[in-house]
Amino acid sequence: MDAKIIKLKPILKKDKTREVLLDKAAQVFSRQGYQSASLKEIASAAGMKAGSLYYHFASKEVLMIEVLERSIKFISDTVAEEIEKLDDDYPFEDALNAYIRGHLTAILKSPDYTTTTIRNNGQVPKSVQAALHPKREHYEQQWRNLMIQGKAEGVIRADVDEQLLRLMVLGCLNWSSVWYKSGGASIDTLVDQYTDVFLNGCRKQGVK
Amino acid sequence: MDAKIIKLKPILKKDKTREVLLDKAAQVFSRQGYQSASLKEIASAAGMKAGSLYYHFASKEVLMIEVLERSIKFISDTVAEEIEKLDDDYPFEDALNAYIRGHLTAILKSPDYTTTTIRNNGQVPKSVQAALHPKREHYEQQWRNLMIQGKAEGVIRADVDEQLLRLMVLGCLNWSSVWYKSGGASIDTLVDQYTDVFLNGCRKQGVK
DNA sequence: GTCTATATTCAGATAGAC
DNA sequence: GTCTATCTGAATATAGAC
Repeated sequence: MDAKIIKLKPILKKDKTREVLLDKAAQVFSRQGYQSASLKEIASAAGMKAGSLYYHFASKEVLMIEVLERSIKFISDTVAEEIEKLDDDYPFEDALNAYIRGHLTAILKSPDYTTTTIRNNGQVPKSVQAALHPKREHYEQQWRNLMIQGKAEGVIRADVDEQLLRLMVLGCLNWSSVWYKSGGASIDTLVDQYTDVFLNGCRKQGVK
Repeated sequence: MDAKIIKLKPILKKDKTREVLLDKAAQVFSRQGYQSASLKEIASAAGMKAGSLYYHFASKEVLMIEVLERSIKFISDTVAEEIEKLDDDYPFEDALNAYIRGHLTAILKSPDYTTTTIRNNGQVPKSVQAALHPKREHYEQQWRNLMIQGKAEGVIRADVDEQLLRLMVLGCLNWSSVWYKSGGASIDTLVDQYTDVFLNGCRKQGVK
């Protein structure tokens, strides 16, 4: 009978080994890409043999799907946190800054998971892409709504296509993960310049 | 003796089979990534068996290097063409537009070669990356010079970092290859909005 | 110049011992 | 839960016939 009380903990701790495997998988997938990453290397990084990995995950594809799901959730959650910091009735400019800050912070501070998402866009099996599509779509829809808000408030110029604008911003943000090295410019610096240039342009007022 | 005269043509035609192989390799590499692409599939697309490919290329790495070299040269040449269309003493704004037009046209109109470069950035063997580094660096330097011109002319605001600005523009352009589908917005539309937003921002004048 | 055949290596995945 | 051992398939690359 005593045993039952002691056994409560594992429920809270969840599956520790699984967590480690997922973290290591994200690391290897992000650096080498899906195909080049070998299960042997992932298992080894987690301190086990390749065969043992199958006790926790049914296949390489399933492992990748779970890594990518966590990645998207992490980015989405980080953006949500930034939005929550705003006052109610925030204007488009503040929302744009919060979206840029959230997305970029997630990408640059936890690159293992997020780089996996960004780099392996079109190079994973179709089954993996299909499994991820709903969550990707849901996050993308939040960005679409942001741009619609900008149009509705009359902040975005009439001759600027808001969907193209969204793709510009996301491209600029995602590409940062390609060149960014920690130790260079701070994330805050990037966030502020990105917001500033997208809102106001790089051109000095009064020139031309 | 007559034979010699007839044999002049092959010199002009170059190595036709090699060209076909390179084109097919670019196609397969761009769609599947370096690791997933098999020489069997590339050879098959060129109408031959995998083993025969080795008569033309020493290894998969060598084949990839040549595809990537052509890719960079193509982008660089397309930008140069756009610059040549300008009058002498062109202002920064026109140069920026020409760079954007050249880079984007190359990427979106000939996606086989160029997507290979963009997608396989960090996921090719280090020997391949090293072989390509000088040409990549040279092209990047042209963009650096463009931004320096913008600063020197006083067009780019003092509080905008010109290197960050370069990375913003290139990120936005390169990411286009991820989502662009022919049949949607025209390349000209993209070029004009990109130039406009980077110079002037998306915000309506007089708002706030 | 392309073929067939094959050497070699390594990947994902499974089975059963412990 | 992790191990060892192994199956199976596929990939790069080579050798030699044609």
